[in-house]
Amino acid sequence: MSKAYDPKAIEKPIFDAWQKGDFFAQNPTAAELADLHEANGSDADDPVLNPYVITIPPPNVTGSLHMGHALNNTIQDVLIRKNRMVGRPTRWVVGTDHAGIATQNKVEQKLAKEGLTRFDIGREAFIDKCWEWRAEHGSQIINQLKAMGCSCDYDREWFTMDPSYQRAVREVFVDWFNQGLVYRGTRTINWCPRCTTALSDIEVEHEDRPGKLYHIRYPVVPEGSNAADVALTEDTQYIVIATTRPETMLGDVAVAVHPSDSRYGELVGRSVLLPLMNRFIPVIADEYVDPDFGTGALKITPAHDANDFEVGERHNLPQINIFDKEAVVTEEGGVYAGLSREAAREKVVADLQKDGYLVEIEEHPHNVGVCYRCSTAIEPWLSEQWFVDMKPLAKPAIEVVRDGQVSFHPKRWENVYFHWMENIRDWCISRQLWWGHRIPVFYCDSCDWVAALKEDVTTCPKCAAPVRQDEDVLDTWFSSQIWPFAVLDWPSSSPAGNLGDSACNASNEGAICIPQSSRTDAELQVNYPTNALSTAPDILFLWVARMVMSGLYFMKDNPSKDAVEKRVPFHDVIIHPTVFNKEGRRMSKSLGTGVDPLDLMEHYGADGMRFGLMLQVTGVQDMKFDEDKLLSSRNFANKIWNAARFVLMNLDEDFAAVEGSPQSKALADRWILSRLEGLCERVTAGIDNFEFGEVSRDLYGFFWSEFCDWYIELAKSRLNGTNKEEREEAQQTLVYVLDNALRLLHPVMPYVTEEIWQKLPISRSASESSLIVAQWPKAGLRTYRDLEVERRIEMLKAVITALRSTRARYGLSPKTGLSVSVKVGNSADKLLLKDSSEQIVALSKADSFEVGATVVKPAQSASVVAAGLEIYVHLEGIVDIEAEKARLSKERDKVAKDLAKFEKKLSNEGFLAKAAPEIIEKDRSKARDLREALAKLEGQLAEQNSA
RNA sequence: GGGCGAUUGGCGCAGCGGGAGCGCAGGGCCCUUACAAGGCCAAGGUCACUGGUUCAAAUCCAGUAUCGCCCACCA
Repeated sequence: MSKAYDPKAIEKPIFDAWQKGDFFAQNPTAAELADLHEANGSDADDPVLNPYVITIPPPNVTGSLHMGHALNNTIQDVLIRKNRMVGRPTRWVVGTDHAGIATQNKVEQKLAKEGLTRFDIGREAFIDKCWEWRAEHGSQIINQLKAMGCSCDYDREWFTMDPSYQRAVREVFVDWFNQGLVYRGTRTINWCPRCTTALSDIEVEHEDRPGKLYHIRYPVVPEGSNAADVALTEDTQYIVIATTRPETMLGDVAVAVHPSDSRYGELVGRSVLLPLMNRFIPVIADEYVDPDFGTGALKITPAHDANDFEVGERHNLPQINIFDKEAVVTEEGGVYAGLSREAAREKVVADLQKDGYLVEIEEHPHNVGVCYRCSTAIEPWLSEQWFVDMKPLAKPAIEVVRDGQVSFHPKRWENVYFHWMENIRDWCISRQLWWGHRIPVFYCDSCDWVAALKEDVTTCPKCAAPVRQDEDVLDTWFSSQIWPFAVLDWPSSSPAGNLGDSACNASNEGAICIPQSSRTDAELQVNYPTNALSTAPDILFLWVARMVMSGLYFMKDNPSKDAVEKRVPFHDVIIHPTVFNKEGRRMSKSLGTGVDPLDLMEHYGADGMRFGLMLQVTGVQDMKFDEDKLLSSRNFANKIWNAARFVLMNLDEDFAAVEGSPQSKALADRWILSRLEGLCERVTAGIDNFEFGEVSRDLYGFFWSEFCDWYIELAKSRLNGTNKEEREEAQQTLVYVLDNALRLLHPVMPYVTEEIWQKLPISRSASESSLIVAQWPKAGLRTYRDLEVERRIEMLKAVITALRSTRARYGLSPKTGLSVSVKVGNSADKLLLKDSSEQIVALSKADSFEVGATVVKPAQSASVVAAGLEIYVHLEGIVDIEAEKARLSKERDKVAKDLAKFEKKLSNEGFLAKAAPEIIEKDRSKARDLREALAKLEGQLAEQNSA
């Protein structure tokens, strides 16, 4: 073994070996499990009968690994690896998302370099280009997951545009269409004029941007006058409205005031002149208007504001759409036609000013909706779109979380979920893109036939005329919402599914067609519901909530999922913290504030990055990423490496590990085994409870501070000794503890642990050929936990530390020998110290060590009171008596102060009456120890003074 | 406008009802035959503030301040 751990040298070969060993595949397979379940039932304690399944949040096919992925996938891999070792058949389904807008943008950018737009090459050719793009770039992020060591089932990689996935999406749409849950409507929706597509409400992000509030006066039309006659005079009455978007006035159809607003009461029902457009529009009264904002009068533009749209509906107002799909003013905008919305604003304002309609402009920062893909300001735009009626779907999805069928970790996210679900609004699912799942609705223009179909048709079944398919595609999130069951072969595996397998042939040539014959209905039966879903908080609504809704809906007809707890897509939702940089700013490629996980792995190794990230996963919602943690983690990997190197170097030629666990009588051995036992319990429970930070810290502390700093050091004297039996005991314990520590560390640090474990001289069964599939240590089955042993080692440590600090205090080089006398108060302690004198001498570099009940403090000595002992270090001619006196008296004061605190507490009647007995006992014992220590210190001070 | 977090040693963070911990940085001593990506020793905090609950509060409750996220139709 090399002197330092070199991740680069081992990561790739290890990963290849895992793949070659087929360890990432579910074992037994879903089909075999289905048989086993039939034979044995599925609820037995046997881990083999309890599969553990995670479906990866599919990264965008355009994506490359960022810190969120690194964090999220480490979490999932930890869960998968731990459960695989427990013996459960694990399956981590992997794949990518076709990412409609993102991919389309990429391909359009590529075309643009050739001077082309998608319209130049046409829909079909464009989609071909998208597939090409995917073939070229789509595996990047998967390869990055491999570099991280993620143990996904790579043999069955999914893509949300796979032919079988397309069939699943179509099944969903057709079902909801036929149930009336999907419907078409004309509404003012969120429109991105750059992507030229509709977006759902939650795809719009809000940014505070500087803006202006324009106050404009609309002349009130005198009763009985004609449009053309309205002249602005000094007597003209006005209504002043306030708007942040003056250009939209071109599409105004009314001015609204609050019904009870006395300022305008008499004007309701009258008309005002819409300046610039010279149109009469009514003054209406509507509760929506806030009389306290601005002037209390609101212009109504139904085609360009979602709220105005609703007001317009209530009052039967016309809807004037003044923008085209790129937000350029149309003919409806009169002389402004052809201007962009920005240019139109400038000209409108200038004209208003010129004509005297502009009252004032005030600064008014406000919230602007922007496209979550390209940050272009959203244009509320009247158009015909497809929607999903969400309320009926949301209701059961709320209940399963209330009932605990689905739990969130941390739990507080459940409230966020409830709040959104209870106020859910219909979901706009149509997108005016080409790359995506095309809406399977067919129209006959000859008759009125319209239908959503699972199979394409070319002629109308009613009148035989040619039909046309809807031009739009579905929101990418519409397809990702079915991920947990679509990747388990639904609907083809479901009794309810009856789709043919023609999709493979019908699909585009670029599509990767996975042979359906390798799949059976076992997947859905055995692996659904999945166990955990780990994800970032920002897609709680976009994705997580919708998976719960669609899962509950589409599993309802599946006979093997009769109970509601079998219909949920997963039982545990882990919402991991958002990764921010050290300054607390969002990591962003474009802002240059991001950190690239690949660089991190380069510097710290995959294990270093993984462990460093896990250390930082606590209950917080924002994680300020700390690269120092990765440095410590890399060093930790190196520490593990070198500890292993030490163990291997110190084994006798004929060493053979004992079967099972070592039965050493040596105190240090019993101590480390006891500590290991406790660690095992905590790590097992910690991973099961998703406490990754705590688990990692615990592993670190055990391995470094206990195993390396103390146990190995304590074992050295035996290892170097001539007593074969003692040497053997120490070696057995070292190997055993290292073996089990590696098992416990493996989920977080898979590479270094696997590499070392392969080198351990332990006997392995055929099923334990690699650490990745080795048995997880079982806590509680052994009897190692021994608190008395732990207490004794603490005493030993106290003695050694006391000697070391004395040495440091007097600047004594390790080469200077020390003569040490220890005064003990009881025979048990005496025995312990005598037995351990070899270790004490070794670890403190003392060269003579005397222990007894009647030891007298030598005149020229430094003394320490610790662990109930008085430790004297002979320092003839070196010790500075005055300094020792000062130190002892400082120490005495400190102990006295501590003691006073405890005595006060113990004399408090309330405490004695109400505190738990074990607490009182603990405090009494502490007070006793402090009292003894104080007495000793005072005795020494008295001696010092008399000397 | 609502909701949710955070505030602990120089920095980054744990702990979340019983005597304040970790990593990094800084200090001293050590190239001790596993590891200098290391070892040993020491130093450093009235746990944001104000009240309250409790025998006992960093930890629970209320409020205040600062920072940050999310949701929301105030033009």
